[in-house]
Amino acid sequence: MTITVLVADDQAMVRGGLRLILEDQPDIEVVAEAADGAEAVEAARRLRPDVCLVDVRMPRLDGIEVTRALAGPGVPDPLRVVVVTTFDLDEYVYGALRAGATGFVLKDCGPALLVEAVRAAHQGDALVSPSVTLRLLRHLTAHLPGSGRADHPLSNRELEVVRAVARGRTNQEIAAELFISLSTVKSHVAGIQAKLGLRNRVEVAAWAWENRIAGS
Amino acid sequence: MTITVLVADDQAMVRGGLRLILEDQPDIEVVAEAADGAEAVEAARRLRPDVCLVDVRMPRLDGIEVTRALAGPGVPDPLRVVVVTTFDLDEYVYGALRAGATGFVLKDCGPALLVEAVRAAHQGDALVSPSVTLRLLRHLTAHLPGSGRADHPLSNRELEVVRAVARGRTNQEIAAELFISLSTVKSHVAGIQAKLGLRNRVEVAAWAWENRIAGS
DNA sequence: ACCGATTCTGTCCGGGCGGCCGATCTCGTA
DNA sequence: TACGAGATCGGCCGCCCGGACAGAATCGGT
Repeated sequence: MTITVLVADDQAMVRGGLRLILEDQPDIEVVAEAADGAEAVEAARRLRPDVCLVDVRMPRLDGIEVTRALAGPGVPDPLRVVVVTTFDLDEYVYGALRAGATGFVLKDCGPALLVEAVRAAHQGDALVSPSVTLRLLRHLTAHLPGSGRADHPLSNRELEVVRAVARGRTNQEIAAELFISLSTVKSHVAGIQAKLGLRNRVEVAAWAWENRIAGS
Repeated sequence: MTITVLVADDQAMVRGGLRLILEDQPDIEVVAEAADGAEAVEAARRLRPDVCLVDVRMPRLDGIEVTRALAGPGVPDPLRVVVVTTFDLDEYVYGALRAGATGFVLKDCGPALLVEAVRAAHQGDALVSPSVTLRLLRHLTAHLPGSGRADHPLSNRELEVVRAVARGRTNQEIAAELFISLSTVKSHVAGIQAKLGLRNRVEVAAWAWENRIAGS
C-alpha cells in the first residue's frame, strides 16, 4: 500500500526537490502540491492524503496555522502533518508541536530522515529532527516522570499530608481524609516544615509542586 | 573522518547484526563490542568511542546504569550513548533519557534510523524512535512554553499578588514587596479567590502552578 | 462629564494556622 | 532489651488569614 503525500511550500524548487526525494521511494506517492497555506488546507481536506509535508514559512497561512487547521485540537478526523523548516527556531518547534504536528524536520537533515519522518507519520508515530530533539529533551528531562524528585527526609505519612496540603486542603479536611485527629495533622505539618525548612503551608505546597510530589 | 562506535549487547547475534548494519556505512567503524554492562563501561572509558550503542537489558549493569556511568549527570567528559531496546516501555525511555542518553531507538525501527541515530549522536544531536517520540510529545505538549495558560479574569496587579502568594509569601511580605498596605493585599487576595472560586491561598498557589503563572 | 473597572485604603471579628510544650503506642534495629 | 523514629493524640497561645463591611483615588471609554 502506497503512502499518499501532500507537499506544501511556496518555493516551486523546494516542492520539486521534496517530490524527487519522496517518489524515489516505491511506497510513497506525492498526490498534490500547494504553494501557500490556504491552498494546502483546501487540498488536504479534499484529497485527505496520508501525510502532509508543510513548510512553516508560507504566504496567506503559515505552516503552524495549516497544522492547526488539519491536525489541531478540536479537529474531528485529524490528518498527519509533518512540519518542515529551514530555520531551527524554538518558536517554530513549539508552535508546530502544540498545533498538533506529527513530525518536525529541518530541511538540512538529509533525505533519509525526511523519508523516515513520512513513514513514521503514516503509521501514527512522530519523528523529530535530531538537533531539535536535543533541545526538546532538555525541556523534557526536567518534567520527566520520576525526575526532579528531590531527596527528602519525609516519611510516607508525611508525604500524604504534603499532597493534601498542596491540593489546598485545610488541616481539618486533611484530618477527615486521613482518618486522624486535627492535632496529628498539625504535628505532621509542623514536622514537614521543620524538616524542609519551610515557613508556612503555602511553601510546603510550592515545594510539592516543584518536586512533583503533587500534580498529575 | 570515521565515527567510532562501541556496541554493547548480551546476545552475540544482535551485536553481529548491529555491526553489519553500521559497517555497511563507509563513515562508521565498530571499534569494540561488549557482552555486558560492566564490560561496556570499561571498554568505553578505555577507548572513548564517538558513540556507544547500548542495549537496556544486560547482565551485571543494565543499559540505564551504563548510560548513567558514561553520560550521566556529574560525569566530567560525557560520552554519547544511544540506548537500544526491543521493548517499548516508558520506564526504559524515561530512565535512559534521565540518565543522559543522546538517543533512544527500538530494535524494530529499521537500519536507516539506527544509522541516523548514530550519526546524530556523533554530532551531539539526539534521535528518538518515532513511536517513542509520539508519547514523549504527549508528555511534553502539556509542559510546552506558552501552553497551559488558562483564560483568567485577573488584572495585572492581581497576577503579581498571585505570583507572590504562590512563592509562599505572607500578606505582610507581599505588601512590602509591592509597596502597598496590608489591607490592599488582603483586598487583592480576596478578589482573586472570589474571581476564581478558590477557598484559601494554598488553592490560589495551586491554581498558579497548574496554569503556569508561577514557577520558572 | 459620567460610568465602570482597577487600585488603594481602612476596621472588625472569627477561625485557621504555626510554634511550643508533652504524652502514649508501635515498630525495626542495634 | 533498650533505643530511636514514626504515628498518634492533647492543650495552649499568638499571629495570620479570610470574610464582610465601607470609603476614596485613578483611569479609560461612551
